[in-house]
This record gives sequence, structure tokens and C-alpha cells, in this order.
Amino acid sequence: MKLQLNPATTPFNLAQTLTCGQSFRWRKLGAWWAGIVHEKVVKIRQADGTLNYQTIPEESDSRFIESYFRLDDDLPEIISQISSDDCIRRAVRSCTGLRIIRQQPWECLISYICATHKNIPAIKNVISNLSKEFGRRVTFDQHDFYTFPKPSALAKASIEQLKACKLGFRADRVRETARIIHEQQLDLESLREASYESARATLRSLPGVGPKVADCVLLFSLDKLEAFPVDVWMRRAILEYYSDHFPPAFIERMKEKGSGTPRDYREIRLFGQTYFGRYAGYAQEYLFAMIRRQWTTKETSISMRRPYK
DNA sequence: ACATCCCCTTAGCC
DNA sequence: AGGCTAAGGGGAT
Repeated sequence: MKLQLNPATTPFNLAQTLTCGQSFRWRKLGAWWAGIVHEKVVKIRQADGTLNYQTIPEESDSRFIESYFRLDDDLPEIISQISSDDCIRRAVRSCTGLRIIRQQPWECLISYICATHKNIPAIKNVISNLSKEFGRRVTFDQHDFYTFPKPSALAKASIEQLKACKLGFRADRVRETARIIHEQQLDLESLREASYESARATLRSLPGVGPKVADCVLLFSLDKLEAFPVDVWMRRAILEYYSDHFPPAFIERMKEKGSGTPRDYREIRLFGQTYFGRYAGYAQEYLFAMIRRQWTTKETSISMRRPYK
């Protein structure tokens, strides 16, 4: 199947979008990217304005891809809304076409509960283990893929089985959350219609869901583009680019403390949301991508690279 | 090689 | 009430 995009009205960069750390299920197979979306294996590649893709089982409706990659977001309009200064404009320019992915809430929720206190490679590893153990195998082009486990499968799993997937202390939280979703005490899809604040409060009632995990699930799966997740990278970005917007004492504390308190979290989130506006989540993704690139290419100032002693 | 530190945090205890 | 701490295991340096 083929999807033609006009770069002027619908800028999109597939590789950028798949590698910026928001989803953990994609892998490179030669020139193609392959992953699982809504129980289907998807193989996709981009040549400028053209997206080529195949799915197993066959899906003829292109809205499936358009929805997953949020091609319905008016990115030029969003970018103009978040462009509060030169810094964010530079971030946007450096990863043109980066889009937020519309993941499935259930998978997104479990993924980010598992992500607690783990780096990206380790998160991918756990999600892959879980899917292999509790998902369904689908073979495509001689490669094995596994669908994401259903709530019932994780609810029924033993703690030992979950720990064997390298979940560690997250095992209880994952199983308990799975049980609540499986028993339909909480309907994730309905949160799409709720306000940001109300959906956030509901998510926070689940074990393993703190402010950061809630904001990630809201942004990456529940269409709450005003969500502004604050993690260690966002704190580094704030320190590097936006320290002028905070009291000096606050900045000093951030430099010394690795993690920060729930109050600090709220402080930074509210800054992001008021400063960048209703598409703050997009600003967060662009800043996130920029600070990570700066960090890995060692362009960041020396003082920034040794914030914790 | 090898040690040491860090990681897209949460929850439970004072 | 808010600050401190423990909690896998892999990756980076």
C-alpha cells in the first residue's frame, strides 16, 4: 500500500518518529521498519513524501496508518503555536517531521509502568520479553513478531513469570493494573473523552502510575497534547535552555538533586504547559530529541554533564 | 577487561 | 507533609 504526503502541509519523518523514545516496539529490517500495531504486523518505509507499507493481516483502509502516526495533526499549525522562542524553533528545525504516535492506551500504560527507572534499551527488552511470553506469535517475511499481551493474560500471570521477563519490582504493579483493566473497573478508552486533569487523576489511581507515567500515557495514547511529561531528560533540557524561567534556588536544587520532588515535577510541567500552550506535548518531544542528541554528541556544556556528584 | 554510575520514577516509610 | 530511600538489570563510561 502507498500513502502520498505533501511535505508542505503534512511534514512527516518516519525514522525520527520511531526512534525518539516514545514507542518501544519497532525494529529496522533492512530498509524497512517493522512493528506491531493493533494486533497487526506492519512493515513500512519512507521515500520523501511517500509512505510504503504492508500489513499482516491485510488492512486496506489507510486511516489505520494515518491515525497511528497522527497524520491528522496539523503539524505546521502546532509548530507555529509552540514556537515561543528561538530555542524551540531550533529544536523543531533539527527534527522536522517528528510526530507524536497515537499508541493503544493499554499497551502504552503497561509500557510506561515497566519503564520506571529503566533506560530505553532495557525498556524495549522487557516489552519484548512480555510479548514473547504472553502475546501471540505472527510470522512475516521469516521474522517472528508477538502481539502485545491482553489484560487477561497479564492479570493471570504469576509474579515469578513476570519477574522472569525482567520486570523486577514492577511485576506486582503490572499485574494489579492488568487485573483492574481486565475486570473493567476502569475503561481506558473512555479517558479519551475526559479532560486532561480528570483523565490524569483516574490514571494516577492505578498502581505504578505516578505523575510521569500518567503524562506519558495521556500524551502518547489518549490525545492529550497538552500533557508535558517531565523526566530526567526534560530536567536537563530545562537546566540547559530554560533556567532563566525559574528562581535561582530552584535551579540550584535541580543541579544537585538527580530526581526532584513531586512539587518540582509540577513546577516544571506547569511551566511547559503555560509557556508552550495547548500543544506543549509536541514541544516536549522536540526538546527531548534535541537534548538527547546534544548529550550523546557531547555538545553539552561540561557543567551540565556532571550535575550529580 | 572491569568497576562504577546511571537510568524517560514510584511507593512506602518516617 | 514532604523528604528520604529502596527497588532489576542492562547500558554507558
